[in-house]
Amino acid sequence: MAEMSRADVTIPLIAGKAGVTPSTIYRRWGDLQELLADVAVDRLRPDMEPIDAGSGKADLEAWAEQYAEEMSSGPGREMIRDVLAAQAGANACKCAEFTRQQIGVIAERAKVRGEVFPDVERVMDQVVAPIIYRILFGDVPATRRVRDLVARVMSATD
Amino acid sequence: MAEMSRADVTIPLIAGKAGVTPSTIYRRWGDLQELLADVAVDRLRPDMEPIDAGSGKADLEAWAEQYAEEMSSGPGREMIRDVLAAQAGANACKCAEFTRQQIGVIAERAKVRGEVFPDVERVMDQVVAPIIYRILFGDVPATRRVRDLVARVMSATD
DNA sequence: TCGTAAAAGCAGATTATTTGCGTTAATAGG
DNA sequence: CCTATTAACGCAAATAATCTGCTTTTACGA
Repeated sequence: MAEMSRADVTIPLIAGKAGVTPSTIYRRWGDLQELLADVAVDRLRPDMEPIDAGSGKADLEAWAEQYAEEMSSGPGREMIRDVLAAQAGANACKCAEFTRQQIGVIAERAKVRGEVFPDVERVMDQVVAPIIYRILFGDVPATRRVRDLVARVMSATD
Repeated sequence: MAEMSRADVTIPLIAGKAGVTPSTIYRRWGDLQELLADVAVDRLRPDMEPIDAGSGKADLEAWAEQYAEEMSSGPGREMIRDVLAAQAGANACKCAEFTRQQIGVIAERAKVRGEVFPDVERVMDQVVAPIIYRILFGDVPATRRVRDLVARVMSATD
């Protein structure tokens, strides 16, 4: 179901699978894109904390690589697109917030360890944003590239 | 026309304005999203070279601020969304290529002046990606933030 | 000028969307 | 426990969008 082509999935079809009338869905969501966005946000919600790899840099590297992997996969791309295609901006906002929280956990852990760790917003700008931008605009971000992004943000001093 | 809510614009409506039959449009583009994506790409094509402000940093700053302004406006957001919502990834790819070229011009100019200037891909990662990410995922990127992004990428030494 | 192929119009069939109305399910107050 | 109220749902008819087969027009090279 989640892996069908977006051109083939329709509200009557979903209604059929869900055992409800199409009008129910139309009334609750208005159109297909809002529904898909809601579903995608749910699936994008992190189900666990970032793995503790011993140091802030290792944590961030591990997290970023897995994140890039998941988001650049077929289903991952679809979910991001679904979230962005909806009119309501709240869904997209939520997704960014999920990510912020995950990085926040890593940052907090680093702080407890007494390490220096960049500001969460800076990580959003220098690691998350490039990964997502390249996924959305055509590139497949290589593991190597992700590692470089992390190295760069971790070595910044200003 | 370009400023109508996406929920209200339909293919029969466009066909009417264009003086053609809906079936003509259905055959050429398949669905509304592909059509909107094509239109958006056309409107996103830069119509001039980045302004020469005297130095690489000034050039990039001026360009980035204008870019952020345009893209975060209502119509700008719509166009980006239209490009990303289409199935065909080629449109999104083209947009990133436009941006790359504009930055390439700035970089080339700086090189001719004998200045040091960061790699185009690095500017994409550290300036363009954060701007677009924040526009897409809810934030309105302030001028101040854009200036910081540029300052950061221009001061990077590695 | 003619022949060919691609594109456009047209109209009917199909499918999706909207809407009004009656019914059911959930819940709060007696 | 019962009932009133409200929100959600099902149903079905009306409307609108989408798809398709076929015909006609247009563009272009022989």
